[in-house]
Amino acid sequence: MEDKRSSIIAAAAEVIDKWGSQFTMDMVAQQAGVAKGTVYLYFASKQDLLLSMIMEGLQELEQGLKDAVVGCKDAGGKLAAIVTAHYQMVISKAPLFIKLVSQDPMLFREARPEILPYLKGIEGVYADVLKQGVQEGCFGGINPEITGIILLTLVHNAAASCSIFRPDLSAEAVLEQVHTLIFQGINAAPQLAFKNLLQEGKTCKV
Amino acid sequence: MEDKRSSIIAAAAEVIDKWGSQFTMDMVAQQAGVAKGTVYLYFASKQDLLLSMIMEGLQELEQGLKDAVVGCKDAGGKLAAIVTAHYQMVISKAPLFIKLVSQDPMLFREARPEILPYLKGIEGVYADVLKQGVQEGCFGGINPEITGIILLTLVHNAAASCSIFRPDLSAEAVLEQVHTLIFQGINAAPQLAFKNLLQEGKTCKV
Amino acid sequence: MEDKRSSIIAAAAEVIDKWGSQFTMDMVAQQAGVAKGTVYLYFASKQDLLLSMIMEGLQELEQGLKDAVVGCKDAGGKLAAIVTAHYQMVISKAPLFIKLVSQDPMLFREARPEILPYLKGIEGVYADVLKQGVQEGCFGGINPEITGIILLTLVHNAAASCSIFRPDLSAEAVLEQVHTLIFQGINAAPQLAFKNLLQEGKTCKV
Amino acid sequence: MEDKRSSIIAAAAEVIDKWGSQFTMDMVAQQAGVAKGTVYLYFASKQDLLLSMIMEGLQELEQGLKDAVVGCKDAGGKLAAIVTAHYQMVISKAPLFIKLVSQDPMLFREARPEILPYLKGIEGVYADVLKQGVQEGCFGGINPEITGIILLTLVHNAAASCSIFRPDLSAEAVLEQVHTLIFQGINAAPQLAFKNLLQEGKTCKV
DNA sequence: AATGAATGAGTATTCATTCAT
DNA sequence: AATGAATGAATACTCATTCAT
Repeated sequence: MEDKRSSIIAAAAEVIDKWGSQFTMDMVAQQAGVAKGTVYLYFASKQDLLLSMIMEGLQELEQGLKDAVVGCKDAGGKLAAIVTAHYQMVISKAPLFIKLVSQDPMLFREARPEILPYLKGIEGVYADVLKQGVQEGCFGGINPEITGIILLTLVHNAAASCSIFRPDLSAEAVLEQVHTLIFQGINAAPQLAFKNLLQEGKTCKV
Repeated sequence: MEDKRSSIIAAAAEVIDKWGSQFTMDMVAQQAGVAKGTVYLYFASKQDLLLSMIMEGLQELEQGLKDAVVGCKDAGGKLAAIVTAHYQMVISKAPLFIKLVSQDPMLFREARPEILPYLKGIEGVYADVLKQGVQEGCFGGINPEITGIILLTLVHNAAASCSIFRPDLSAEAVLEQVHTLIFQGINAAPQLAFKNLLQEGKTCKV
Repeated sequence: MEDKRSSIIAAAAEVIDKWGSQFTMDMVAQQAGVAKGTVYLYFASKQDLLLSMIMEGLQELEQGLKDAVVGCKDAGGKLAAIVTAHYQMVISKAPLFIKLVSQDPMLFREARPEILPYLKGIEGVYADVLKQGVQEGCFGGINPEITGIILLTLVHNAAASCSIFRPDLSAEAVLEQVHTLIFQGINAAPQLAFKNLLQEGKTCKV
Repeated sequence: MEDKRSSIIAAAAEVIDKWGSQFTMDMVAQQAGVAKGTVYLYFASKQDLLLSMIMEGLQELEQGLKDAVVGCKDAGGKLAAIVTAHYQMVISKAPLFIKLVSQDPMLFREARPEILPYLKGIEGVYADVLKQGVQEGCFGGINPEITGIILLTLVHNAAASCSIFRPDLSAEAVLEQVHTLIFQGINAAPQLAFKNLLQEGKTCKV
């Protein structure tokens, strides 16, 4: 049944959450409540299991980002929604997502061909919104594709790093700063002035 | 001699570059051209070797960032210099620096106490510049400490991820986008307009 | 199966017989005709294997001593039976029993808590017979508990030492002397005189 | 100098006392305050060091036993003196003496040829006294040679075992029981009766 | 004579994977 | 489909011994 396959993946996620990359197939089997041999009926190898998890995780993430933009019209709103959703998904699934990007590099080097489409899919979500923003004129000075990757990386690692290394920082505070950085950069002050100026409907004489 | 210790670390860096976290002490010894036992004369264990490398790498990185700001007066110039230096150091030492942040999380969880001071040191370099910028009024809307960590993470992972996952992207193009994002955020266009406006010496009526 | 566990213990006994404490787990596995990993299915570690052997050996020994006294009524007969049985069991299982007492002392120092009950059990067999003898008046001048330990040690080591260091001495001759020493001490002559005197039914005026 | 050789042996004794058979040549060198290589100037190998210690220890023991009988005339007094001296020497040097007899059997099996003369020497001390006693008529019913070995073993292991396994028993109480056993055997009561009878100067009618 | 850095054979233990049932 | 006993290659670490200085 597909049920068993899913329950093994769920068990693996829990085990990885607890043991990191030190997890063993025994742990997975025990957590899933099946025999070791059974795991091998559904996954050809440990690496296959890991790859399956990564791919499912990335798919889920992509879907989550796509769901987040539903109902948003303007590019800015979409990007904000994506960033927030992405950040929260990483926070809630930190251990797994850390694996996704920072798992043993050898795995990625060898597995890239299989994983790449999924990564591209997520990059695409970011890139599409950025392109829309550029076309709409509200984003500028950026290369949508490259900045998409950077944002993806930024959000992902800000969430992961902070949740691991800085448990003292509140997730909300970090997220807020991420938004500020993304939307206004470091030079927020003059820009805010400019924004206020625009909001007040006053013209800007040249 | 300290020479041998250094050569073992260098050998380890090469081996890690090639094999990731799957490296063995035998590989290190062979690469260093010494016997296995010799490695253990200089490092108490594999973990000790790894920690030593991480700490030396972080120290070197901190020094590199501090060197980069020498001669820069204003906070903006300093930050640009730090970002560029950091990015390039990561690019040139990617495999090692990936270990620094994405090595087996268990190592970090257990070893954090020893590594934390070094991480704090680097975070401090970023935070100091951001604080200066906020005081000088050229940076705004940010929490220097948190944004320092975010920037550190951003630069670090943008460099690492791109060099690993997207060898097709030029390092320079990515760096440029990183700078743009950091200094102007995503909404570069209006800001650029504002900048141009300022540069042209024209006043901005309210 | 319990069969395999037993066969591993049997193999270990043979290997220890041949190699002493220098035995390796590889040797045990090879002797048992199983893979190295299989040994670890039944014993958690080398020390666990050793402890298991010791405890099983002591249990077997205790049972052997208890079996030996069945059918004996008087304390003297019981003690003689115990001594003989003990002596022969040690002779036939010398290598293992040497481990029991003369194995790496560190093992005993650390493991004592687990082994102690088994040693106490054997000491108890001796002590019980001695107590009975004292009550019956046929033994005297002794502390049953301490002398029990001494006899245990005496028989054990006389058997072990002689079988190792003096293969030239016949086991029977040594056993005979052990009996003589235990029952009559060194001053056998006068006592024998006394005994003869009693046997001849002649009274001993006071 | 012979001084250094002695100091290395002394250091080894301390290290063995502390670490048992787990001791390493490094420990010995460090304890002796010399370089590892220096140890190998005086002893060809670890086994050689161990053998030298054993042989010196046995020589010292033999000398101690011989010293103990000085001034004793009758065989009974001599034996009592030997037993007491032997017992005390083992107690005070337990760890080393345990090595002497219960060290890794492989060592003894291989080294027996070299050690045997020293063991024979000690056995001889016991045997000589027993022979004297038999000739003088105060000891009887025994084979001096075999019983010599048994007594040697008895005293040695009673002391060693009790000091290791039964720290709760006082050394004096154990020694007393050893004496009782040796001189009167287990049937102390009738013998005592006989003794009393003799002491009272009363004749024993046949 | 003395040193101690270097060696490398040796060993306990782990764990992904297989396969007979 | 499911099991779990068995496998054995792989690996970190130790330590007696050597030898250039």
